[in-house]
Amino acid sequence: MLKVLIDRYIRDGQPVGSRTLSRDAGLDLSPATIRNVMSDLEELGFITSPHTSAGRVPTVAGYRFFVDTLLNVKPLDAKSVEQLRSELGIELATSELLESATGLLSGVTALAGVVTLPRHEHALFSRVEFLPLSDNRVLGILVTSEGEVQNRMIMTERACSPAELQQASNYLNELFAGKDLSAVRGTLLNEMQEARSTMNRMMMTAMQMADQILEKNQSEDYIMAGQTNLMEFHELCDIDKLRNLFDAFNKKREILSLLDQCVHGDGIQIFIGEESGYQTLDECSMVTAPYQVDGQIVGVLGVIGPTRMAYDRVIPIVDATARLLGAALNQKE
Amino acid sequence: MLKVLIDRYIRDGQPVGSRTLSRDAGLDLSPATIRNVMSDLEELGFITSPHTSAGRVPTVAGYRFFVDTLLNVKPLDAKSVEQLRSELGIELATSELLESATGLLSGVTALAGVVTLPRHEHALFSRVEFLPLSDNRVLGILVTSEGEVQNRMIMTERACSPAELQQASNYLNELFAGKDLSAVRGTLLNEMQEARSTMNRMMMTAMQMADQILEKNQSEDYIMAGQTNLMEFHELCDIDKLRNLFDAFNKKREILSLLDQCVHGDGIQIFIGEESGYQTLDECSMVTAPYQVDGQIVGVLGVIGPTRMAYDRVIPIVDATARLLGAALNQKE
DNA sequence: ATTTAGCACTCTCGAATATAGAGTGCCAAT
DNA sequence: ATTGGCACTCTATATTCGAGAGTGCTAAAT
Repeated sequence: MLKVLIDRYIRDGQPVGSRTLSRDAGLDLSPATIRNVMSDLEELGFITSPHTSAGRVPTVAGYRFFVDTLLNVKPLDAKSVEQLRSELGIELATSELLESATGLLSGVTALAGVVTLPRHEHALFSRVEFLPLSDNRVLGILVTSEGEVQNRMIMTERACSPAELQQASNYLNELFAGKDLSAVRGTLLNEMQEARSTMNRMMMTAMQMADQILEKNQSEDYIMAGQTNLMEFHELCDIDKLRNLFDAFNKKREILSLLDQCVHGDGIQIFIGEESGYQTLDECSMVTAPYQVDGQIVGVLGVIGPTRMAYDRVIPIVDATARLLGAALNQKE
Repeated sequence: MLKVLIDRYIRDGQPVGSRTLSRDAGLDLSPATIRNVMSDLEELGFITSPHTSAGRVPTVAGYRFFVDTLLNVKPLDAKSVEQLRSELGIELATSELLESATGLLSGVTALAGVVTLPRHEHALFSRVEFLPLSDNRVLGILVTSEGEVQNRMIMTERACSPAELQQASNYLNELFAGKDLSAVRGTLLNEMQEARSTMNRMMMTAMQMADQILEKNQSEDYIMAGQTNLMEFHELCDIDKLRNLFDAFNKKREILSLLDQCVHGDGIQIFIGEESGYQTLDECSMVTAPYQVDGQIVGVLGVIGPTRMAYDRVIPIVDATARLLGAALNQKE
């Protein structure tokens, strides 16, 4: 049986032969029989032998078939979920929560954990405030309807009185409150061209900040933990591979595009080996699950490990963590 | 001469023998003479041979003597400094600036770059603002004299009117403006016990935020880049060592304590191999320089690499980067 | 007195060779 | 359909061996 072989290979990373399989597996079959079956499986493309006299190793197709049809994933039992929940730390602030979730994923699975920052799709302009700091330094603060805050130091060409600042923020707040941030940006740009107001420096900055929030929402980012766990696996122990992998983690682009694909497909998503399409991840698999706030998918989390990871154990963990993180974020709303 | 030997070893990481040295070095000496000198150097503890018939390799003491007395470090020429300056990107905001400096260090030296976050020693309470978001959600914003901003969502047990919020912030601002943050915390704590005011929830939160800023200032942190560069060096290519090293980078504690030592000694500071006192860094050296804002040391930056790094090249780079970063941060003030 | 050439010796590294063991495929028997 | 047997293949590991690099020492040379 393919399942037994893959189970075995996942357990100890060695090519597995007919002998071992007949001895240790529950099946009561002689090595010869198993050899026959294995040669069938090889013809189907589910396993290969690295060389003529070593056991067989699952191919990507083999893994795929394995996870798609052979694997029966039981959801995590209540006790484990509770354990996870307590380790996550519901009371934490958003950013710490994400850190904690990442660490949790990597800690529990002994793989690399990854969590994208949640994105707020429909951020509206809520208000802007200007606080005087010193003579010609003003602190600009922009708040969105999501409670996201962006602040920026503004150098003004001349000292502004608190009243002036108040006037400026009143003006902008009245004009833009409740509008979509992207609309704000457009309007502001027009406004600037039509009438050069006295407050232009500040309006300019407000626009820049709106711009930056928009950008921050669009450009996704992720945090990661436990990369070093991957060094334990001898199939990745080649320095070159490892370096490429870690570089990819730092560059983020490729990983992000994969995570992005995961946000669109719903539910658990699994990339096995070359399926990712990125060469650096050829020998890695990725198991991801989107997490939701307010019934809306706002991000993805998951783990990255070698293709021979213990899918049956990892999948429920990723799934549960996604739910828990979503729930925890919901409470913040 | 020790200098030539170390230069040579730094260049290509191979134990260097008398033959090579007499041929390639500028000295006009026969291998035999060099052998004599080398055996003297070995007795002095500056070099050792890994085994009887391999060349000699510098010891920690050797490196130490080398950098302390043999090395003449020329400050970077103006052109290179200018190049660095432009790559740093003066116009960036503080956090991006730090990122950029880290990346720059690692990029230019092909080692791992590290920069501690600047600490503001004397942060004073500047003002606090409460912005209503929805019914019983309030956004609290705390600003320090350094322009540092901290914001926090506050859930109130009942809806607060804008006027109430205004009143609360006015009260706190009047009470605390210009005071030291730690004093604010103390006073607030007292206040809370003496009279349970209507605004206590908000004051409590303001206190928490002050607390958090204080904590953030005390607990240092650093950012790092180019860790993967270290994988190029075969003396570190052992997976176990590499894993320990990367784990240490993630844990941060040990590295932080080293960086902390660097902030106290003034000027360039160099730890060679075991000098650090941490086993994971046995085969690494660290070259650091503090950076200043307003004439005051606020942080440290540097690089981490193998003991056989090109000190003569790295030291001026670290030095220059520290100055440039300081200068760039100064402009923000 | 310092430098040099010569020489015997040591030790590692790499290639080449041998050997054990795991696994296969196929055939004939059950 | 399953199984035992058997010859065959191929890798991984150990072993051997020689080349080369480097050393230390001694005696000669400057």
